[in-house]
Amino acid sequence: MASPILQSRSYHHGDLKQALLTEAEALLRVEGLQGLTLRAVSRAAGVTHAAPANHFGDLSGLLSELAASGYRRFAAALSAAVAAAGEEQRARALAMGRAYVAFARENPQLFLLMFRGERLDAMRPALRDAIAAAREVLRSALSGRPDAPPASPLQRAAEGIALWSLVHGYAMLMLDGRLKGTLGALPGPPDELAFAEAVLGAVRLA
Amino acid sequence: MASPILQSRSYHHGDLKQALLTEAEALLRVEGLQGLTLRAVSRAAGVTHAAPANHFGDLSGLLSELAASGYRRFAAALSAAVAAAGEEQRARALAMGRAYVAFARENPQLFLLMFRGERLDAMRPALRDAIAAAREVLRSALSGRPDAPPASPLQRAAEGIALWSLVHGYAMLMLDGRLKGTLGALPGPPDELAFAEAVLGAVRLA
DNA sequence: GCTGGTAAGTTTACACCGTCAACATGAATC
DNA sequence: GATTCATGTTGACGGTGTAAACTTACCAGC
Repeated sequence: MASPILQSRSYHHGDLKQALLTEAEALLRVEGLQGLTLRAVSRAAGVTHAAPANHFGDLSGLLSELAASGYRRFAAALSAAVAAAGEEQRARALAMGRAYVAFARENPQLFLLMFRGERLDAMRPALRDAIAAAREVLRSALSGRPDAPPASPLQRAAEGIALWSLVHGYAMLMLDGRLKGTLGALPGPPDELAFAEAVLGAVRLA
Repeated sequence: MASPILQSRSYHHGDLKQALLTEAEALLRVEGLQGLTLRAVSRAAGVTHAAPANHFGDLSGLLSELAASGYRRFAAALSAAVAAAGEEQRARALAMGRAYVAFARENPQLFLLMFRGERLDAMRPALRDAIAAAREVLRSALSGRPDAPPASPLQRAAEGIALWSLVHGYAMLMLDGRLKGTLGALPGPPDELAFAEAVLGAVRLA
């Protein structure tokens, strides 16, 4: 039961799994998903290239755990923003949208990985749970409009997905550099977060 | 000046560039971006693995030409849908949104490639031109609301980007399988195109 | 306090990839 | 008819993920 943190130079690392995830995220941030390879992560952690297999199985396992950690922080950020926004429904949705775009902007590569389904193993419990939790935060932030008459299930679902699509699409276009032209042509020019404010404010539910 | 189509078994292929693009798209459709490698495309075209370099330089060159061809068809599809929608502004925007989602659904891997900036060479003239043309189709379909008082440039830009974000986000979430849970819980359940109708209809500009 | 089992890391090997340089081919031009 | 040059081939290189066999060292049970 000796603290595994203290034994840094033994054959067994002690906390290699977490160390690999930390190095992986640093690598992802600096080099992008392209540079995030099992061998590069292993090198950064000072371990041989086959060591990660013990903890993650294969590359998609490591990427999935990394994405899961991203989803947990993502859900926490959204949740905090919504909680700080009070009770009014539109204020909550706007706060969620702001936090959504801000997270994507501060963690661009991680955000892209989180929505790169083909590189992830959706069956990994850690990822599955983290996605479900984040989805629940979204659902609660975007749900009901108590001011409106009770709508059909289809209508309610469509409104929630519309708001999610709006913020998600904005984040994806932003990360892909598709807004640069539009932003550059505006007086200011506003930055991507300020413009997000205007974009979110331009929409109302029918 | 002999027709290069007829000479199929010579040392020089005749129209290898187009043949490679055709095989690349088939490979992309069937195997996804993961399976779209220079060597796989070369094998499919019956040519050695270094031949594509003559026509595309490197892999990102081939992917960029493929994406450019996608953008040309995308712009044509959007343009046709908008033209068929008449003059009313909201009808045009709805038609564009429908066509946008329909294209993504019918060409999922190609659509994803088109918005996978890190794999493309944005400086390739063919790609640069195709993107600019598609962007112009979008702009003209989403521009002005002649019924409303003249808005500020910021307001006009925000409205256009909001509509683009909405349809793009819906397409991305759909392709990533993120709508399955919501759709499955609805009575019907509606398919992704029918639900897109409801989602687009749920939104108004402020 | 030894000993056997096992989790964790290493080593080696393999197939595949993109890219490059050197070469072969053959069509087009002068 | 000779030459030039675009096009395709060959072979090599370093990188990648994965699997199997091996080594190490911790831990549990006696």
